[in-house]
Amino acid sequence: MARQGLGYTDWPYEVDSAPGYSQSQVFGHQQQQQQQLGQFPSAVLQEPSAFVHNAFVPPQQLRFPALGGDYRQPGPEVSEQQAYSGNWCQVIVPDYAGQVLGVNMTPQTPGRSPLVAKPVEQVTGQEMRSAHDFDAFASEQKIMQPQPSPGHLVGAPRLATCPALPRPRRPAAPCPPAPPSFPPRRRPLPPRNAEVARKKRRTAAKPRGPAQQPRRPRALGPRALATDLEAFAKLLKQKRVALGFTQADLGISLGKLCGRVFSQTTICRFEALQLSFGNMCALLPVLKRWLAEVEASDNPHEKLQGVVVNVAKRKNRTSLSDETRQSLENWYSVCPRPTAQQITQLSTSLELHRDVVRVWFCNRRQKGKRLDENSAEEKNQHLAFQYIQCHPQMPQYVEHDQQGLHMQGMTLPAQGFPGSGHPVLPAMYVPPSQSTEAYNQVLPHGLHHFRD
DNA sequence: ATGCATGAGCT
DNA sequence: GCTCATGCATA
Repeated sequence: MARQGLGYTDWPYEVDSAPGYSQSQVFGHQQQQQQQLGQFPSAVLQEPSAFVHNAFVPPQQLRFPALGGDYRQPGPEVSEQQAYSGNWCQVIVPDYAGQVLGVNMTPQTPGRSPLVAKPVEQVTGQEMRSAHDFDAFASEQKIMQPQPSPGHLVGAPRLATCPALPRPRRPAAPCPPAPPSFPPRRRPLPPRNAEVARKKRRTAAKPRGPAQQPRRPRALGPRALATDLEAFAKLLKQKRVALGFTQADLGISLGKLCGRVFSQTTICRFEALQLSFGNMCALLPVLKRWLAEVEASDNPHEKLQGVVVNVAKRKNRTSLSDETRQSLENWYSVCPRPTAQQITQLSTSLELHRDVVRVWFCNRRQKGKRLDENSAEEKNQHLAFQYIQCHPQMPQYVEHDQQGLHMQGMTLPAQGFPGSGHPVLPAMYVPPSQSTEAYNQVLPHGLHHFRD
């Protein structure tokens, strides 16, 4: 199955072998039986830290083909002002349901930005704009869609109080196009069937004379878009501060201007480029409009009236100890996608509620994709290492055939902001003749006794 | 600024 | 049960 619509199956990355240990040195017979049962090997369950942190793959033994593109090196540099005044990214804004979020009404700067809270019943229709308004705004702004909207551009409304419009369905296509800044990592997949091929030909054959095509603003190329996002995020922060808005203020005043309130968290993550690329693109026109309006306004703070809605009581936030967190991190390094049974085991072992562990792994994976944790090279090494570690444990990741063991395809980054140097995460391939040795070279000395 | 949590849409 | 967008609560 192609997660995130990415059907990578045979990325030819290699891990060189080094003489050393056998696979069974890592996990003995008992451990292997446990793996087959979907459990963590008991030796590892006790403490994966040594296993994780002592092992390494020498850099020279990892060979990756050159990455498809370096987002850090877009074409001509665009100054912030140029970027802001120029053609801002023409990206379709996905369905925003116009819900009014429960907002934190505590201004971050006390004594400023008085916020007027209203019970939700008093929110007027105008204040609580619908997704249609938002669409109207998008078209009013001549925001165009540079390409079919990928599934991840879908906004995720999250509030119970206001009825949400259904989120648009994700594209039915098996492999929706990657967001513009993701470089082609491999040749395009062949069409699924003849019909798809015919459709493609028809599309390609369609005459595209200038007379038939209405003039539209030129969509920015992927790299320019990434550059623009970076520049705008930076500029937004500067202007926001200069205008005396906190991130929370901005998020609230967006409700007035654009029909949708956003939290301080989201604004913060936008400014820090910590959202996914698609998410950044979706928010960009909204924030652009906000900035334009606020700058043009005589009294920008008058837009700060917010609304308050009843927010469902949340579960109390679990605060994990450093020790527990480290332990989970260790586990994550060994196995980022534990099975249900493994989660149960782990929750028992750590004396946590099962859902806490499950959500922790979800969030950790999300974070891993979102953040620029390492340089691309380090990341690749890390992944190589992870795979090698996971390989004997996680049979769902590998496929057996006459050739040997193959990587089925690690989760590829559907998130992450390429302009911030997010590396391409390749699925890795370990040649059958080297797969065993590949394990061996990363086996920490402390685990040698696990050999059968 | 960020960790944990929620919920829609999806497989 | 996952991803993804998002936000409350807190460090």
